[in-house]
This record gives sequence, structure tokens and C-alpha cells, in this order.
Amino acid sequence: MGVIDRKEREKVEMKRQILDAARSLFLEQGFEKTSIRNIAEVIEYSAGTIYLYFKDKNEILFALHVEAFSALMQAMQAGIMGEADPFERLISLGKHYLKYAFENPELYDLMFVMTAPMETLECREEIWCDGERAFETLKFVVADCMKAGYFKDADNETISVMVWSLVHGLATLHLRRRTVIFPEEKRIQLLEDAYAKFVEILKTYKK
Amino acid sequence: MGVIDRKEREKVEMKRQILDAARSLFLEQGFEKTSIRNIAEVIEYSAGTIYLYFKDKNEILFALHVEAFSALMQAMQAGIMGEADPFERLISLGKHYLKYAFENPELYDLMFVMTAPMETLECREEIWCDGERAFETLKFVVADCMKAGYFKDADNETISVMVWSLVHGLATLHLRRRTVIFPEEKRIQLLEDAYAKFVEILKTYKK
DNA sequence: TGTTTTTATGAACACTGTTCATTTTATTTG
DNA sequence: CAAATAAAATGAACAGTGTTCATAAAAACA
Repeated sequence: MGVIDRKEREKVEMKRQILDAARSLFLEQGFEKTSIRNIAEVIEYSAGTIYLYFKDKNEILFALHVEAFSALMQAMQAGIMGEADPFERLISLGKHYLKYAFENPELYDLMFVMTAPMETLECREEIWCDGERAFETLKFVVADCMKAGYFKDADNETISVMVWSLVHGLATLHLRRRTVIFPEEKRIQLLEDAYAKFVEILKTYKK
Repeated sequence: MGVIDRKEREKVEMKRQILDAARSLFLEQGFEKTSIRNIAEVIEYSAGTIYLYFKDKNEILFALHVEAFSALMQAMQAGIMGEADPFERLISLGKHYLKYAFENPELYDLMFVMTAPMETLECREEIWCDGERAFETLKFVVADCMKAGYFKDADNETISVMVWSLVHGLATLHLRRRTVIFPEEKRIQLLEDAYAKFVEILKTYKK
């Protein structure tokens, strides 16, 4: 039966269409302000049809969440490739993380800021395992740095949380427009300087 | 005319009632899920009445925003009082900032995470001057540390942004439930450790 | 008391997410 | 090919949202 195969393909394709429309609308005007009817209009179907492919609006968000994490993981892998020195690898990892955050603000939001729909979603455990994998990547690089004599005898997880918090803080302060208190032409520079200073200080802390 | 004085008082009191009801509802169920009708029900008035005291739902949020910042400033002032050593003052400032964030999650959100309604609000400039004042407080403390020989010859603003990002990162990762990837009993400890490690490393970076 | 000003109401509007009986389209069977 | 079945799409309906506004009630003034 080639028919059910084609049907399956069509189903996947339709989901793709919905997700693409949804992502672009979420990026433009945010999750809350995007209605199912908006998405339906873009793909030229009725609102009800969306519910044949996704249980509800949150499930669309969840699907995008999964895709966004796989893209971040790719960006992070790119960051640790090609850097021989472990500390340089850590620096590059942070830079790629920030780059991803700035280039995909709504997706970054989805992964690390949004709470509203995620909590009520029953997939409590499973939903965060993507995030866990990304954090493991950071821990590996930190472990390599420690083997090379950095961070004295600090706890790996403690250092990793510290590094993560710093880059996440930089990312969210900017994405959520809290850097407006600085003159526009200085904002990016200030963030880059803060990150550079952080790793500089971190580098001096060794055995 | 004592009448218009009383009317003024009544108006203020009514605004207070609305704000108190709104704050408690926002804290309970968030901004988006709280309706004007919900607020009206709590204060036992009709929904339309709210609009005689606040232009729209966003203006209620804005009023709470102002109050939240003044509370944070108080918390921060408490942090820098009574600490003679400048570096201890910085440590205490960060701790009090985090304490405020954890004790007032929805208000912290409002001040440093929310964007949706704030952007469309026309008060672009004025709304952030509260945040600027808080940041100035941090810069003062950092300046004192530098006078005492800390941070070598780094730029004050760069160091301040770095410190702010770190604590903001810790706060938001936790408030937005991204620490669920850690076992529950370790979460708070991990955040405290990360902060402690950060200031420890920072302290070693001196002339 | 009668008039004017202030305050409160609740119906109405256009929107939201979601469901479901109905209709349209596609596939399989006789 | 035609009839029966299965799958897909629709659009009306429901209960909710923020907001507006003519009307009604209350208070203040004359």
C-alpha cells in the first residue's frame, strides 16, 4: 500500500507547514499574540484543521522547542570543534551560545525564558532532557579545562552553572531590552566586553 | 473645599485596591491569565469601572512596575548598609538582589524579564530610569572596590554588567524553572555555590 | 428641592482557543 | 464504473478575553 505511505508524507508535510507558519508568526509578534486563526490563514486552511495535526496551541510550541534545541546543539558543537586548547574551546562555546541567542531571539526565549505553557504541559520530565544534554556539553568542556589545570579544585557543576548563568544573563538582559539604559551604539560592545572580561578573570583562576 | 480632597483620597484608595488585587492575581496566575473581570470581581466592582482609574491593563502593570523597583532599591540599600569593606558590600549587594528576586518572582519578572506590554507602552524613556538608578548603585559599589585595588584596571561599567548578568542569570534560570534539570534538593545549593565561587574568583583578580 | 457633575454599570464589539456535527474529498470495495 | 466506506476539512458554536460607551445611579452644588 503506497497510499498510506503517501498519506504519512502528507501528514508530515502539513505539520511542517503549520510549524513554519507558527515559527515565523511567533518570531514576528510573539506566542500570546499569535492566534490559531492567524496560523490557519497563512497556510490557507480553516482554524479547525490545525487541531487535526496538533492537540492544541501549546503542542505547536513544544514541537518548535524540540527543533530549537537541536539547532542550539548544532551551534554548540560547531563551537567546540576545531579548538585544540580546552580553555579556548570554552570561550568559543560561550560565544556560539550567545550568537545563537542573538540570532534566534524568540527560539531562545522558548528554550530558556518561557514558562507559561510549559508548566501545564504534562511532559514534565522529557521536555527538559534536551536542555540537560546541552548542559552536559558544557560540563565536558569544563572538565577538560580542569584537567588542564584551570579552576583549581572547584566543583565542575558549580563552575558550569556559573558560566551558564553569566551567558544566559547577558543574553536575556539584551533580548529583553534591559540594555536600553545604555546608549545604543555601546550596547553590543558592552556585552562583548563583559564576556571577554569574565573569561579573562576566569583564566587567571588556576592551580 | 474638603470635598475634592476627600475625592482625591478616595481615588487614590481605589487605585490601591485595584493594584493590590492585580498584584495578588498576577502573582497567583500570571499577567496574561488574569483578566480585568477577575480583578473587578475581587474588588467587587464592574469591569468597566477599572477603566475609570487605569487607561488599560498595561497601565496597571506599569504602576506595579514602579512600586516593584522602589522595593528593590530598598532591598539593595539594605545590602550595602553596614558592610564596611567594599568587596563585602558588593557580595552583600548581590545576595540581597538574589533574595529579592526569589522572594518576589512575579515582580522580578515584571522588572527584568517581561517585554510584551512594556514595548508598546509609549513611556519608552521614563520607564527605565528606575532600572538605571539601580544599576548606578551597583556601579558605585564597584567603584569603591576598584579604589580598594580590586579588578585591576578594568572598566567599571564592564565589571558591573558582568556582575549584573551573573546574578540576573542565576535568578532567571531558577525563576523560569530551568534548574529542574538538577535534583530538587540540590538546586538552591548549586545557585549559592555558583554565586560564592564567582565572587571568590572575582576577589582573586586584583592589582 | 432641582440641577449639575461625578461615578458606576452592563450591554455590545471584535477578538481568543477549542470542539464537533456536518460537508467535502479521497480511497476501497462490489 | 458506481456504491460504500474512510479520511480530511469546514465553519458554526461556546465560553472566554480587553475595551468602549450610552445609560443609570449617586453625590455635590445651587
